[in-house]
Amino acid sequence: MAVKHWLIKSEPDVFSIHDLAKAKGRRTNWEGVRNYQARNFLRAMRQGDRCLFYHSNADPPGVAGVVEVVREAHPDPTAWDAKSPYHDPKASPDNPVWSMVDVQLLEVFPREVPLDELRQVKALAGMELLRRGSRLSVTPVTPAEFRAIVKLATSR
DNA sequence: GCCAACGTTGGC
DNA sequence: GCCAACGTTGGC
Repeated sequence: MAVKHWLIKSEPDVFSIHDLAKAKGRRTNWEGVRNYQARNFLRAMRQGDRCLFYHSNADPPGVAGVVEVVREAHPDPTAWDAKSPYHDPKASPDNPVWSMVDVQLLEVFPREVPLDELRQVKALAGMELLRRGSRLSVTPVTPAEFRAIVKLATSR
């Protein structure tokens, strides 16, 4: 099965790609996804898939690097942790509801590719991220889109 | 801080 | 099942 590509969002004030670079093993649980469509994309991820790491709610927002899926979807225990900001009263160990994957840092781009620059690239015109009103924190990315963004990050 | 877009909730 | 109210996301 071919490697698939995705884009995952994180607010750098909460967890940035630089936090991931400092994390043990440069890996982390991608916890806190609380949207069913995004969760289903997480569940479709396979070991070895590549994800663009996007900084949302940042100045400027943009793509900061690439991570690899190192563990496929498993229950997200923050869902039934009453002290977690991601707590969901519907969830329990018997009924986890929410999933997370584990990701490992592959590359911090030599420069972040800002959102306004992505919008100017024809090859990216169909990207989910660029759709008006798009809020999904996990989205699929085509191989061509993935390549185009890596190229933007490593040129200029 | 504003607000458009979208998802979820809950009354009916 | 409809839909109004409400909450959240995230760019600006």
